[in-house]
Amino acid sequence: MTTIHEVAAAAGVSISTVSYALSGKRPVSEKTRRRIEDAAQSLGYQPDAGARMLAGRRTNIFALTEPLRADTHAPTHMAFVLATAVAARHRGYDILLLTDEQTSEGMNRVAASNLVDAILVLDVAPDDERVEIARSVRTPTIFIGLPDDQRDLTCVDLDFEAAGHLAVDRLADAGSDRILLLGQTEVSYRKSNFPRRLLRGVQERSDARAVALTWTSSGALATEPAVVRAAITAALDDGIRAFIVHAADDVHEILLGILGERGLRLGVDVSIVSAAASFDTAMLPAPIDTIPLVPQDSCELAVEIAVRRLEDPRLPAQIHLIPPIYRPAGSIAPARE
Amino acid sequence: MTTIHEVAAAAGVSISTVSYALSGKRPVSEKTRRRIEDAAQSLGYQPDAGARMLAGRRTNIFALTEPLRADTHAPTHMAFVLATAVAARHRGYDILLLTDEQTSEGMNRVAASNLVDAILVLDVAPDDERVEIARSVRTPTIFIGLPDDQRDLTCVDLDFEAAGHLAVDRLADAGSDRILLLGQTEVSYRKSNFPRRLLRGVQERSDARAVALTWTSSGALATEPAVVRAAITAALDDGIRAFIVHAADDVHEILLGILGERGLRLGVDVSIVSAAASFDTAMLPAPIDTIPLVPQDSCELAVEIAVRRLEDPRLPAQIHLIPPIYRPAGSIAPARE
DNA sequence: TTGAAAGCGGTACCAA
DNA sequence: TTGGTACCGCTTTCAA
Repeated sequence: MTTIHEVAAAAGVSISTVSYALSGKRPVSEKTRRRIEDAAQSLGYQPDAGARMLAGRRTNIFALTEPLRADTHAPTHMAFVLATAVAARHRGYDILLLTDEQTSEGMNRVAASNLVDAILVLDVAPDDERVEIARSVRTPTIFIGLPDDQRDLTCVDLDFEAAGHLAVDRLADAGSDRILLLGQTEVSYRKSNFPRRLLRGVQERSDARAVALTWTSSGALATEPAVVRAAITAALDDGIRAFIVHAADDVHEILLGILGERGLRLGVDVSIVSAAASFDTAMLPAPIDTIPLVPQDSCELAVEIAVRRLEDPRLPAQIHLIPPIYRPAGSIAPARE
Repeated sequence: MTTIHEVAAAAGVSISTVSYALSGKRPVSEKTRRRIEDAAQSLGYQPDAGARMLAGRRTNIFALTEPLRADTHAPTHMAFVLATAVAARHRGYDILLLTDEQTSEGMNRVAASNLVDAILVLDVAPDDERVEIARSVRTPTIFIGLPDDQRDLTCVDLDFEAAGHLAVDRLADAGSDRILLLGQTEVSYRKSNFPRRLLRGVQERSDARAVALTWTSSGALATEPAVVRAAITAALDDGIRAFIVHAADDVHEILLGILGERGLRLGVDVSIVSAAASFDTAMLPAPIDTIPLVPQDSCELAVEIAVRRLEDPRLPAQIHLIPPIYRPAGSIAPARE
């Protein structure tokens, strides 16, 4: 194992100079810096993590807590974990996984032992137990998602209500005055906040614009094709021609399938907006206007905020809502006449 | 932050006694041990991770490398990550995530900086680049899966070939002499080893027992229902009544659906064995004999081996194949006459 | 059974 | 621009 001493010896300088040259925390003459870097390079020097933590009071590790709940959608969840890991590495941080069972015990443990510089919280529940812990530990904690009680918390999330407004606006602008919202599974409305937030946004704006809104979930625990088909069929029979979909990809496929069966043309006879989709809607059999939920955006912002708070611990807690964007794909039927 | 000094002061002993009392590495009188434990408890003492790493040359962290590849099945992958994390925590270890892009750079980095005690490798490819790195770093590395070149490597995996043998044996024992193997996606046969290993096991035993084997993949990149339906239909039309399924849950559903359409009774007219299924086959619409691939088993064994190697670094590298088990559910049609 | 003290490998302050 | 050195908080050897 190469230590800083060996690098110093090889470069003919003191260990403090090596430390400063590599960290850049003190100006070092161009010449010696090169010598040091060369020595470090050729010796394959990598600072000892433990020593660095101890002396520097920095671990360069973030904890990521992820309680895999009943309603956790594996692919979406993985996208968030991956996006967080990538964003963290970009800033020089590694991710320590705190799964399940011990998310709360784990948060306390890593905080008390100074194992991590910050904690990122995924898969936030309305009454999340991690809220209390976040308040009690000294380690900066960032929620990716919103719990009910946000007092003194730092949170990052897509502005789901604004997404709801946006979806209704586009449809209403194109003349729709009756909309079916195909929502998430029932369990997710109980165990998470974001489905409700989108629903609320859609409801608010529907009321404001005098749009008649029908709403249905896509199943109890998972997508139930029969339930979804029934809702869509009833809506179509009822003359509804505008849909907001806030659900998994399979729900989109069912909807497109039924339209096909009935010979209804997307963007001509029928309008669809996919709201807060975390999967790639380009994979669907037909192009659909989308208000995407981009894991990278939330996770990068969360990491950035964590880094900022480490640089300036006096930064106040704050809720960061990411404004939704609208990605048109021609699935809105233009207003008639 | 409470340090070991404060605990020592509170208990009226030296810090070394505190250290020994809490680690149990030296006998400490019952009385003082209690005093120390009480003090530690009431002060909420948690040893500093950095200090511990530095002094103890142990980090109590395992790295988990997971290059999310094209053929990665999210739910299965998550099950492995979760199982690893749980098993590691049981032994007192945390998991540091090394995702994608930097799996190789990351392995070198965490090894050189002594950030982790061992490295666990997930999602192993036939020509995995991590094999070379595992050989070059001092950090013990355990593969969960088998690469082509296993020289000097420690690997853990289900014995897929034995699983193939087992599946054929059961069907052949019940009188089947013609079998259709519904396999994984094509890409997985190129990017992973386990599908081929199961296939080989099935082929070997089919040859040995004079069973006529037909084999088909379930699609190019993902399950393609049309492809699967066609293969099943052709087989049934051809009189084949025995199936080994080594594929995702949806393939099972398609097969059961077609049997239903044709009025073929499972376990009476037709036999099915699900081989190396990593999902819960009890979720399927009908009970099916299963040779399960249990992530917990592989991951727990991997963690255990890692721990053993840390305790005794002289243990030789070794391939550990987990023998398959057969879980009957009545989906094998008994031999006629 | 217990304590004193020498590291572990860095960081960062104080001098020069 | 550089060097010397006092920690950081714990583990473990050596002594008592």
